[in-house]
Amino acid sequence: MTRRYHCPVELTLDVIGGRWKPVILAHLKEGVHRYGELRRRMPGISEKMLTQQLRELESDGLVTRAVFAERRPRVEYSLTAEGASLGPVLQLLYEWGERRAGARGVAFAPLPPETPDSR
Amino acid sequence: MTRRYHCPVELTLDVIGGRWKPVILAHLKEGVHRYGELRRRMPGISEKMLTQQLRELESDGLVTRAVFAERRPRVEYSLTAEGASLGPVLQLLYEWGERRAGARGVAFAPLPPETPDSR
DNA sequence: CCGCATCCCAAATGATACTG
DNA sequence: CAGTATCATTTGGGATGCGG
Repeated sequence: MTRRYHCPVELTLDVIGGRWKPVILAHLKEGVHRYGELRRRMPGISEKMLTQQLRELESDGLVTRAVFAERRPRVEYSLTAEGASLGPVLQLLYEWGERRAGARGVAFAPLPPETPDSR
Repeated sequence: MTRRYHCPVELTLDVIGGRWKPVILAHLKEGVHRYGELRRRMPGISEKMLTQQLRELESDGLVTRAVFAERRPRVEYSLTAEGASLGPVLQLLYEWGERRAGARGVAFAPLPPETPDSR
């Protein structure tokens, strides 16, 4: 990832680029989320990609991973301060998509129903 | 591109995602640019990718392509109104990259020198 | 529940040479 | 100048199965 950048936008994209990272960050922006919770909110992503992208975000200092090895094990993800500094960007990406969807009559697919043991 | 979106951010990324589109848009945001001008400002991109990305941006309604078949042929690219509506997003992507670069001591590579006939 | 490992395919991107 | 065409490579992403 040590590429040569000619423009700051390139650097930003190297960190948050890709099909999923901004979506993940946009969800975490709303608060702490467990792994399974993120998966349900992103029905299109595979487990492999979700794990992989989360780890990259972690190693880039944008996300914190907290493991709780209790009787009901869970892992919680949240934004670091640097991750949170992306808030305005994510907000605009969200709003721009909303407006474009509205202008073109695009609807968003609903999330799958909650399962009893999802919590 | 008719995918099912679960979150507005996904739609936005479908339009401006990828390694180069935001960089291209960030340059056009500063004003009209010719093809060769863009190429010089993005030394990392191949001609094929530049052409391809510009055409996609055009067909997504973000960019205008104007051909001048004069004795010194040229093609000028500029933002449409919808493309210009991405201004704030691009601005933030730029600024975030700048701040991260500053915080980590990353420098940006200089552009290649001007050649006499580049204009 | 939250992953990791492996294999495999498709899409994205790149290098290079050539053209109107 | 502003691209095409072609080929090669890299990366993204999915499916499946196993493990702590």
